[in-house]
Amino acid sequence: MATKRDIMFSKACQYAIKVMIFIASNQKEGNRTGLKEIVAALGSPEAFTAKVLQQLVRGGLLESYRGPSGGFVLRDNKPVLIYDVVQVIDGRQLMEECVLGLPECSGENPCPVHEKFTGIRARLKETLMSTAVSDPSLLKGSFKSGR
Amino acid sequence: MATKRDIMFSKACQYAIKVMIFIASNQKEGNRTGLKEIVAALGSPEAFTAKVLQQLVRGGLLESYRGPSGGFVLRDNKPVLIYDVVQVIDGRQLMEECVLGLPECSGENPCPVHEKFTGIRARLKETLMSTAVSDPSLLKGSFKSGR
DNA sequence: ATAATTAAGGATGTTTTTATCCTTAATTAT
DNA sequence: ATAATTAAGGATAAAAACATCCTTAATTAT
Repeated sequence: MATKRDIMFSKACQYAIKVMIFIASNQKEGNRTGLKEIVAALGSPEAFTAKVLQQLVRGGLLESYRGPSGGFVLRDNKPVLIYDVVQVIDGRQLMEECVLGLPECSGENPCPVHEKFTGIRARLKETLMSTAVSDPSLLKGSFKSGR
Repeated sequence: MATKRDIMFSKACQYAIKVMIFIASNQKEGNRTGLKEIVAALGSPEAFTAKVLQQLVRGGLLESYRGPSGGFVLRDNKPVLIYDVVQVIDGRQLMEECVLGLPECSGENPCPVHEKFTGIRARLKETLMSTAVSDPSLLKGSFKSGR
């Protein structure tokens, strides 16, 4: 009956990736990006996006500042990878855990499809880890979902 | 805060894949596999597994028979691929749709990460389409999640 | 015919995810 | 100091996914 689900990332994580790329693209000499700007650019629900931003701040990927001219900036010590964003919002399951959800699944004690997916998992991890949210190659696309 | 979610397939789909592999492995000269057997082998919730089986039957991947000695068998006209199972239970999103959830995303009008994921998507599709649930190589693993 | 077995299917409940609302805290400008 | 602005955060609601319960329909065996 084909439920609705089945997507690589949770919706929160999709927003998070877009948010991070937008902030990165908007960030020239320490410029802060506000929630309003973000939701306008993304077309995402404001309150929910705010929660996602909170998680990103708590996760150490963003710094936040309140008050007029407040907003968000990327952490400045090291680049934020897409991998980091996924980990903070969705955790390690997609990257690390058994696709059939078996706790005991591992190389020594594999589930039936374990071998089939090892390549994909590695490739996925590789891709997520090789791309920073501030990667200039990400700037060409658009994330506004509106018409 | 790392929610719980983030997995490639829905839980229903995970059950479905296991179910199909189990039925395939249990199927010698048209032998039928019953719900009871299935949930015993998988350690999956009975009523929910029954619903998943219903979907697989409606989706044309299984045939079902009622009454004593009833049960389920794989369709016999053509092999069932993991790809088919995922499509029937979870739909086409994982395989076909934008990882950021953008309806307009496409090669001509890409989202920021479109390029980064094309390789993985292709690889995933390839893998799912190249493996039948009756593939003998799947028999070595176990799916019983119990201790 | 009757009883036993097994899948189908409707109704309902629970949990998780997604989303909104409203108040508080911090910061800046006047 | 006061007002304005912006993020933080608690409470709540809505939707989707996951799960159970119970009755019905079909089939087989006695």
